[in-house]
Amino acid sequence: MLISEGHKHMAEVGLTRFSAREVAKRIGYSIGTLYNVFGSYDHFLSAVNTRTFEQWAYEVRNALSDCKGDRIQCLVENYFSFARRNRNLWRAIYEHHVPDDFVMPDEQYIQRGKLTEAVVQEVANALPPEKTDMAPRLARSLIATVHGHCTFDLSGSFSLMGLDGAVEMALERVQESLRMAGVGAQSRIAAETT
Amino acid sequence: MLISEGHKHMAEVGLTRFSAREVAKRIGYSIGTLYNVFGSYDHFLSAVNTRTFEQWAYEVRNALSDCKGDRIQCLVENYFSFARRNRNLWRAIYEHHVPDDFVMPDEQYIQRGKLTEAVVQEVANALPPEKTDMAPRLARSLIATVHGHCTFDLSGSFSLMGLDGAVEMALERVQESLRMAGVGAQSRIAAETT
DNA sequence: GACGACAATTGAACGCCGTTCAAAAATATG
DNA sequence: CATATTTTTGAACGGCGTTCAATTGTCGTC
Repeated sequence: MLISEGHKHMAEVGLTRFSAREVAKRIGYSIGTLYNVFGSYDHFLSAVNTRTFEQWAYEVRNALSDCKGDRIQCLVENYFSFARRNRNLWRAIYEHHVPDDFVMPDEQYIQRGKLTEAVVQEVANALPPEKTDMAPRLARSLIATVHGHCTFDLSGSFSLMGLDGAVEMALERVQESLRMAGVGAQSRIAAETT
Repeated sequence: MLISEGHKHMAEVGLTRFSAREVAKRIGYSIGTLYNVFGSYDHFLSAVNTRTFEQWAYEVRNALSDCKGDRIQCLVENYFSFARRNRNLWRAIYEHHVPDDFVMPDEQYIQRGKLTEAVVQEVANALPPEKTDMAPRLARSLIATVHGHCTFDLSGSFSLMGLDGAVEMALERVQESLRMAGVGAQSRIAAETT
């Protein structure tokens, strides 16, 4: 209830304008109740952001089920698509920094890793068999690559510089790295779907 | 004076805890004066962040003058080095979002582009002559790649996953893309310094 | 049903912050 | 020196995270 409404409010106003009071008020509770339930603003925000990760992981799974071509391409496109459609939510998950002594509940930690797991799996599938053990590391590095492009896309940095095609650029970079790792991504995936 | 002290305060406390009042107080002015000079908190923050870009561009130039080997590598290493040593400042420049109707003064806009210009120049120098026109686009894409790795490095995402070597991963991705673009980066630069 | 113990909720108060603006102080001009 | 203009002040406003004494609600026991 509180998390659900918090998630909605975050989607509307973003991190800077987010207000725990407003969330409590919207569902007919007082601000004190919210503190009883979550203990702190940071814990509340963390729960709201974990909700975003859940939604995202769900959408990634769907994108992969619906994927008719290159699965890595589907992943890259979904990364951008999700961020663009959920700009405030997406930013909040990367911009909310918890205090150093913050302890995240295990379920949240697990939930937040689901997206990465899915990507690791896809990268492992794309790699030649003798290179599968580099999948975890490479997958995370490629996520970082796409993330950087996505960040600049959303902030308008690319369009300020007169550049289109953030998705295409990210995909090029990803494909270049995969090719250097021995992946003939297109032909390999095509063979699997035939 | 105000920008200088604001910059220092930002370095100490980061964006979330930043206070214009505190800055004014530290140099013996009142909060009203700050509003007279800058007009708004966002304008003040923008000026503070532009200062960070200046400092960074200055450090990049120094890193390039001092560079004895692969200049692209020096750029990547400096990106991380700067961010790690100036964590609060670095985050602020990417996390402070101005309102949509915000108009940035021209000098700030120019100053913020200097870092990118330097990178574009280095990428253009590294590329084969017939591919120089792709330098602006590729350079910006590679900056995004490094930026993504740097973001995850600073947030602890990589170390949470048990991964070391964020700089090395970023550099690998950059070098893979440059190689695919026809750059034998190492041999080309070595030939120039011989 | 009455009572007591415990749990859940309330919302005012606190201190902090961005923003505003009338009053005061400082500076410039003739 | 007197007046006009500019600069600075800082209290007030409303909003926010946090706290906690008071109130309300729930449950178990007799």
